[in-house]
Amino acid sequence: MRLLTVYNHLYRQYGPQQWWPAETPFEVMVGAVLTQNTAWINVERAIANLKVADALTPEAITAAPHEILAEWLRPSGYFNIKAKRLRNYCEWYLQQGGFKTLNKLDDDALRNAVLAVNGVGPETADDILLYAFERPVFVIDAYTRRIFSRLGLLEHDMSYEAMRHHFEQQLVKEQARVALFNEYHALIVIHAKEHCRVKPQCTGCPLRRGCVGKI
DNA sequence: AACCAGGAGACAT
DNA sequence: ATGTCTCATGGT
Repeated sequence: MRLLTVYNHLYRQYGPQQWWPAETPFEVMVGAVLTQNTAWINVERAIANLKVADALTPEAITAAPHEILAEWLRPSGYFNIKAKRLRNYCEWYLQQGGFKTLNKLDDDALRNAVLAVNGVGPETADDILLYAFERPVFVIDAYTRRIFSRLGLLEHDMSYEAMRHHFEQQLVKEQARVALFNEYHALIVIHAKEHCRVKPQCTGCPLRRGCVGKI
């Protein structure tokens, strides 16, 4: 089975997902940091706190004392670490000149720059590249690793970079790669959440029985 | 009431 | 390069 075939199965099953769930590119970046190993519903609460405090800007976040920022982020868990990580990212973001300046970099330069921020690992960086800067990078998360290794299309222990390159090369000649990668990752997440979470045995799974059961 | 959720860094091996 | 520990809230 090819990766595009899996995509078509998922798209027929769930339809377009309208990702990333955010109003602005900066909100995408904040969400990408806060959703590290965390349920999205809890990230929404933290982002709501920032909005109520009128603090969903890099200026307001860097200006806030650690205790205040951590309190806003509390619902998303790991709030002390995430306060540091979000501050690191916002300080770097402002130093670099914000979206417009960063957007002039080519894909590789931008990815390396974002990845160099302490607190931003490969998945968070690729969320930001794909959903905020609309660059053609394929996001690999725990669901992707689990589903595609269960399908026998990839090795479960493959490195992040190896798996990302595999997806990007298999889909290298497709049109509108940004839109495709955007939708594909969203569909993987929605499949894992709405189908296999409700039915752990995955009976009638559109891909394969037991496709995302915990390893 | 244990288990998990759209990971990453520090540190040891 | 690869493995282990830590970080923490809220839903099931």
